[in-house]
Amino acid sequence: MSDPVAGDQLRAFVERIERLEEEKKVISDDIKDVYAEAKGNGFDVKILRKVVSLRKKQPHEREEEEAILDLYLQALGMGPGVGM
Amino acid sequence: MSDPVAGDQLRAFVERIERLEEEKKVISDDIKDVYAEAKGNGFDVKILRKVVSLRKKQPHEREEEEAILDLYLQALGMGPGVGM
Amino acid sequence: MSDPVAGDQLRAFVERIERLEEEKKVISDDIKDVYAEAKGNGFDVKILRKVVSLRKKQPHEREEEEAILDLYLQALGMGPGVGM
Amino acid sequence: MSDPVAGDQLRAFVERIERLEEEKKVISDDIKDVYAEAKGNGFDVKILRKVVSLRKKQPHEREEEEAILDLYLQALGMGPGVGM
DNA sequence: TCTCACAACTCCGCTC
DNA sequence: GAGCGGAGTTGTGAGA
Repeated sequence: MSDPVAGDQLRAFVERIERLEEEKKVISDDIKDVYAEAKGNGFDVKILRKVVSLRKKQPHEREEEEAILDLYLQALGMGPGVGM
Repeated sequence: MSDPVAGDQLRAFVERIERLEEEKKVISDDIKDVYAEAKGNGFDVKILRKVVSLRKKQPHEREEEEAILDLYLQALGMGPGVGM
Repeated sequence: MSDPVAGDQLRAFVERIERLEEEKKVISDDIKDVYAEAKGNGFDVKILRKVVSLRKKQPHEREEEEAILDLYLQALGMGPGVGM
Repeated sequence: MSDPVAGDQLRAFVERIERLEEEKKVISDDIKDVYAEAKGNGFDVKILRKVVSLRKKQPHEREEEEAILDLYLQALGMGPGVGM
């Protein structure tokens, strides 16, 4: 009422966002399909996800997390080399 | 034994997933851009997010209410679609 | 260097958490028992779960609607609590 | 209307469940508090969670997962020993 | 730093 | 009896 233009603008922004979110959902579904297909070909989906996630992380970052974990495990008397 | 894990197939799946995740990230960034643009036009991003989220949830809530109604009808031995 | 990780403290935290998680598991099992008992009394567990879940969500939805209303009022320069 | 007793019974079950879920929520909040306290004492919460989760799993189970992961990584030409 | 929404993992019931 | 699918729960990452 105070400014009809603002309403139109607002609607436009909302619609642009909703359109993009739909596209994003399509991609997400595609990814799920690929995992399902991999499973159908005998791959372990859980491990596959871990592989993808490992490839994303920087090596030093992962090493640092593992180092802290080892410190904690040692402090608890559970030896290192347990893996993460 | 010659090939405990089908490397080529695995690689293909991983690459398809990574490709899709890149596309997904592009869309996510686009969404961020739209929010930024809206902010530049004087809109409150927090409100905008709330509006989008609410519009997403409302149809879902509606469906849930219908689902519970159907369940009640079933529980009473009146199948769904019986009408009133 | 003598103690890179405070082992006693760490162990104490871990044990407190594990103790609490055990308690939590007991409660979860109790809930399962109640559902089983209800089933034994002829109730449909799926419906029952739906009822419980719906009763949980409704107050939350209500709060969310109020929140968005307040946000709109703020956006229009009318603080919350102004009334109508 | 068809059977008022069923309604009373249903209400009783729902209330018992809701009561238990409240207790469960209290415990969950307690666990969160412990993690927060640990954080205040300089511990890394993310790693701490991993420690607790590791203690829950059986060793052989973890070893098996790691073995599969290594197979996949080798198939992709990423050496083992990366950790999990 | 803290909150909050998204995504992954686990467990349960269901069906073949 | 086992795999499949869905729901609930937990963990992670992004935003304020």
